[in-house]
Amino acid sequence: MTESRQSRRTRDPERSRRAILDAARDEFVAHGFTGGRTGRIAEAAGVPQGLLYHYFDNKEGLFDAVMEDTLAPYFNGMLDMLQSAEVPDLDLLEDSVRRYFQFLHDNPHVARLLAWWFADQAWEGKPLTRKQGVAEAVELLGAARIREGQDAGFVRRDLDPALVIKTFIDMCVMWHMSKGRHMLHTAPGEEQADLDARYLDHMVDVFLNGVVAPEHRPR
Amino acid sequence: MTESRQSRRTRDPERSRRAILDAARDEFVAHGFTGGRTGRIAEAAGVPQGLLYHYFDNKEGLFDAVMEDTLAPYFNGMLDMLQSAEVPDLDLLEDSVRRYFQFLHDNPHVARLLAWWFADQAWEGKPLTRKQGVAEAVELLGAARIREGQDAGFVRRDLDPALVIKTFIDMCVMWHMSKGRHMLHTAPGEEQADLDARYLDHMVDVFLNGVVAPEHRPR
Amino acid sequence: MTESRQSRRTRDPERSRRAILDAARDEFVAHGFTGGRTGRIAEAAGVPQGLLYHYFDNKEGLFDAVMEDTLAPYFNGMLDMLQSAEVPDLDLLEDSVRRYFQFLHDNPHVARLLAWWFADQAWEGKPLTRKQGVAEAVELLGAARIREGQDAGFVRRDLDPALVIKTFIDMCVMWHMSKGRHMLHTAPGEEQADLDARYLDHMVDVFLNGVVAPEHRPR
Amino acid sequence: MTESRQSRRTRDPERSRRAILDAARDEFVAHGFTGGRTGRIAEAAGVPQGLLYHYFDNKEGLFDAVMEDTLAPYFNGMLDMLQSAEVPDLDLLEDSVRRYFQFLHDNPHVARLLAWWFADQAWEGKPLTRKQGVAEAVELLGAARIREGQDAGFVRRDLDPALVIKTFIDMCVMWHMSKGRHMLHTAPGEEQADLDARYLDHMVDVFLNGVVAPEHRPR
DNA sequence: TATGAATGAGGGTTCATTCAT
DNA sequence: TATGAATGAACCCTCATTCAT
Repeated sequence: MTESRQSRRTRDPERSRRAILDAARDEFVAHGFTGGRTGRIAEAAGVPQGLLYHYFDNKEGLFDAVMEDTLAPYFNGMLDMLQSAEVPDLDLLEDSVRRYFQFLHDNPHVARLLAWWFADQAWEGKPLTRKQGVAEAVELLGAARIREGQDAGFVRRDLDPALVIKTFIDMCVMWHMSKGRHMLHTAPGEEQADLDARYLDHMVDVFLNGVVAPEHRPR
Repeated sequence: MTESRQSRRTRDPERSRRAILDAARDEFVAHGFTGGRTGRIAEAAGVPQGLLYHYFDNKEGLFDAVMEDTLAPYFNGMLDMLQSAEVPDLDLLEDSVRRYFQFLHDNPHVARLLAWWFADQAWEGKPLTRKQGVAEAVELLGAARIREGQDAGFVRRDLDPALVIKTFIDMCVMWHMSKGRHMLHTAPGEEQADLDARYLDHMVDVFLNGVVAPEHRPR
Repeated sequence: MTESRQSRRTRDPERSRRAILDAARDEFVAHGFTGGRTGRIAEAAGVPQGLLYHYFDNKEGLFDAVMEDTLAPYFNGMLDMLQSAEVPDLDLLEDSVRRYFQFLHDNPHVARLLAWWFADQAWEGKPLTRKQGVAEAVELLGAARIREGQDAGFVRRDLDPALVIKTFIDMCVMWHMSKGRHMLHTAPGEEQADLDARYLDHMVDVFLNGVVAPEHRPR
Repeated sequence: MTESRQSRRTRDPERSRRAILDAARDEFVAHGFTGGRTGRIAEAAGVPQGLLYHYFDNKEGLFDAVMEDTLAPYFNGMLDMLQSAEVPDLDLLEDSVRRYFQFLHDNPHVARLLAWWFADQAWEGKPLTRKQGVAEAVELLGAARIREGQDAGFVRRDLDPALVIKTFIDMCVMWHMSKGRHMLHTAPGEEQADLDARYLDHMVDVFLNGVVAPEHRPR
């Protein structure tokens, strides 16, 4: 009798925190920061509203935590990927693009969080995450890898490495942000799944042809 | 501008409607639909809040009107541009990209409205504007133009015209959505103004090299 | 061309006033004074909102006008009825009850206006209409007629004539206010039309048996 | 009463709920559903407006709760009364009428809530309370009791028991709805208190004479 | 007389946050 | 740590009424 009422959701701080964070991610992904409701988060997490404020300062603190929690693996994964390959070559470049595209494909909430960030926070100059350094590291490392490609001769030397990186990242992100739904609403009469693959091939093709040194071009 | 907050209660419905629409555009551009406040809109427009509901059904109706009012010239301009040139050639293609980029540059609120749409409405399947037909017409006409380019031989025949269109549109939109602030936060130590120009050159270069038939490539 | 735009709803004050009054009656009957909307009234009447205030002081003035306009024939009809019969007798008494019941049956909005008045205005001590005198005249005349009946010997002498009047009026009004729908929700499985008739017979029976002198009782 | 506006922010949910419900009852009794203001309710209850929505879905939910809370004892009391007397006789019938009249006299808000219901909700077909069953039970039991009276011989056999019940209920309710203020505005020059008593006597007299079998008539 | 734009005071309701328990 | 009642500032919208035309 003494523990029956207690045992339902008994003291498990870590589980509570995790549940809140997961619920918050779903909420913010679906509605953005402004549209996100703490009430819905608490309900989805199965905790009382007040508990949110034990683990996080306020709605904004919770949002930031979600961003970090969600984007950290994203950046870390890229860092790993960029560091893994010793000698950069053409295949690695293509492979990088494809793996990046695949990552967004497998983590659709990442793309949508980025969309919210572009619309809302980026304009106010708010950094993407509090550990901004990681994001910058990725970019610097990526640019460095491109520069190695230029040194090796298979990437055009007249291009700014940072912009090369940006070019393919933008195309991948944009595709997943618009969910295959071209801004100008096409409906090519094929499966959505195939469309993703077809777009990826198209994009890689155009990108490589645009970026690779003439003598190394695929076609 | 000196007479803006003037003698209200003087009859000028058109001016009122315009003022509301302009104020609403600024508000929704800055805060999105959910974050937009009708109170701020009314204040900025210099009209009582109740008047909004004389001209529009509700907040959503006002938002839709703003979208239409803002995007109509955008689409119409593109239609004109696509129709104007009689014989498509390489220069026209490059010119189109540059003009499109320039348009977004000159109308930054368009890019940001698109950003909100990507984050919020697009996911719910809401069409970009109520006159969806215009948007589709642009896309179809654009694709048709690319196809003419393929027939003329200067655009690669193995590419899907619709995806070619999407490729450069995405790059232009993405740049202006992120306001030059690469998602991965680069700061190349130069003026923002120059950065735009430099990115445009880079993008056009990569795009054309990727898309144009080998024998017509710029370099 | 000069009269085409004019002729639609050209100057016809009386028609406008009438249209407003009719629309207002429907509105107030359906929603009461507080729930009645001037906007709906104007719309139903086919006139702009502002015009209401040319014919009436304000919402309350319009409501009062409706009450008067609706209840005047009601009271005048009763006055006529009470004055018409020269010598009161038992049949006249029964006939009066039946005609009163019938009147409410034929004018359902009267019963509902009374319902609103009971709930809302009566409690605040507001008179039923501005020409309160007519209502009082009806009552006095009715009571006088009952007194004549007492003198003639067919109405019990120990009853207060005013209460006798009230007794049957209340029963008639209550029936039509509750629209046959007993307060305690019965559903006798018969036609609503028949129910009215059956109730009337019942009521008249009980009323006469209760009020008429023993030697004149119908059964 | 001295402690009513006290230390709020002290935990007592039951008291809060009760205070809201009581304040709401007064408000709705005085102004009906449409005219009732949640702001006034909150103020009278001594709670912030937002708290109403912690305990009730919305204004309508609060109204329904008030109806139920107010009418439940009304119906339950009648049920008890009808069940209590084992053998029905003439005195019991008269007693029932008098007790019902007295109940409405002692609970004036019940009569006025009924008045609002007649004017507003009944017409839209809305049930009197959510526990409609109780109301129907009262009616069925009442009719059953009258039927017993018919079997016992002291109630006229030619009358429909359900209508007999309705007859006296209507007279009681109507009197209290119009608060002794006859629809036709009588003012017999006596105290209001006495008037109630005198009307009750009159009504019981007429009713019994009308309903009771000839050989059992009081006079 | 007729019109409908303009006004501003609330109306019901939501919501992030605090706090006693 | 956990709970959910309590708080109050907005928020969107409605509505009776006024007034320039």
